[in-house]
Amino acid sequence: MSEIGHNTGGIAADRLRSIVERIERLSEEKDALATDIREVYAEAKSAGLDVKVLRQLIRERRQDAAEIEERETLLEVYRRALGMLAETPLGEAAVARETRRRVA
Amino acid sequence: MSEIGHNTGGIAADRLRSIVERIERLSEEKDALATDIREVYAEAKSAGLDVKVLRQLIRERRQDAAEIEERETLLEVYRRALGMLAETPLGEAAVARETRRRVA
Amino acid sequence: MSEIGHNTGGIAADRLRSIVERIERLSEEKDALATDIREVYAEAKSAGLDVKVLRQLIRERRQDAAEIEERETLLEVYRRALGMLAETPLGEAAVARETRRRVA
Amino acid sequence: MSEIGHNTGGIAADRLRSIVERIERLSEEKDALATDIREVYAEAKSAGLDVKVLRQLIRERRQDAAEIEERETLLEVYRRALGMLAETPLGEAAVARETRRRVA
DNA sequence: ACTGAAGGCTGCCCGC
DNA sequence: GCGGGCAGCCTTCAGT
Repeated sequence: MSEIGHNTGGIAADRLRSIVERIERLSEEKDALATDIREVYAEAKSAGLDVKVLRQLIRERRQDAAEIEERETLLEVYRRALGMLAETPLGEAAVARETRRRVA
Repeated sequence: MSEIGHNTGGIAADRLRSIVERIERLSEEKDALATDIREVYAEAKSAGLDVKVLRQLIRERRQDAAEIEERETLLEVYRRALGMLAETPLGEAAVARETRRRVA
Repeated sequence: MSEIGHNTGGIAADRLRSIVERIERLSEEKDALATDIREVYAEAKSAGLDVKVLRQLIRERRQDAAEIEERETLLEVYRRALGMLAETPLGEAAVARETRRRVA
Repeated sequence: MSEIGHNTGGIAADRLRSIVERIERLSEEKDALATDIREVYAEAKSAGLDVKVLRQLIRERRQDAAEIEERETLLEVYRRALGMLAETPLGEAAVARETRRRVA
């Protein structure tokens, strides 16, 4: 309490100020991007696209991407579980087989 | 149908592709910013700040800004409701008086 | 599964029926009220009132009420953030002072 | 302007007051019902029901009801189109036949 | 009929 | 892991 500058619960006011400003700055950029996205959708609409379907499409693509990501992660887990085996041709074959099984 | 390139409901595939890519690109940037914001909050937390209160503070500041905006809009509505009256010196004085009252 | 009556995912059909009926009953009443409100606006309009301004007025009054509520909540958040301080006479004075400042 | 009481754009303040109060009263009741509905959904949830599916069910039932309503209206249109014919036994038979055809 | 806003629903993120 | 809280999306309705 006797230090130079105000403080807030033991936090220097400058630190707080910095944090608030950074958050607000980032939020503004985020909002600007949201606006941009909305504008692209508007453009799509005036080009005759069905916005609802378009959103669905984007959602599905995002989902697909996430699943690929997921598969990659899983594959890595298996690789580690199999140990160095995965580094050999035989091990790779085993991993590939397992992957096919999971996908099917 | 005999044009070059596929089309989808009369929309050129290239046009659709462009739109999808732009949306996805913008969304990625938006998500990145969301991540950044989360990180700043995490930093704030580990600096000893009460994140809930911090969020409240940010919300409040944003709200205040929005309210100023709102007041402007509101004033315009009232001005229109007062009709041409607002176009006269007397009317302007009335509007100005009302504005002061509301702001105080 | 061997109990009397059908069931749906472990839920007694009667229970489900009761829930659905209650929701539908309440929804009907809600819709009826929406209709009543619309009628009052119509009456206001044919009495020469500017409906747009009237809606704005109602919104404003609601907003004001909500803000008072909000302030109470906010105060509570701050109080908690101040911790046990608020439980002491000095702390209470500080909270009261802050409240006066915010309201003014 | 020289009447007793204030006025607002030629509308008696009492009239305005009455309208505002009625709207606010009705809105409160409407909000209360919305809360009740939310509570029933909450109850359904804690009874193990899938709220999303439940909402879908309610929506479908509402839709069905609207379609029956629609059919009734349509039937009435046909009746009128058939004129007094509908008042005779032969006409009723024709209407009944038409109705069966539509439902099938 | 279209547009723009208001309210309700859904999916996500945080805290427990 | 879950349940509550919050932001974004969708739907509906008033207005033009």
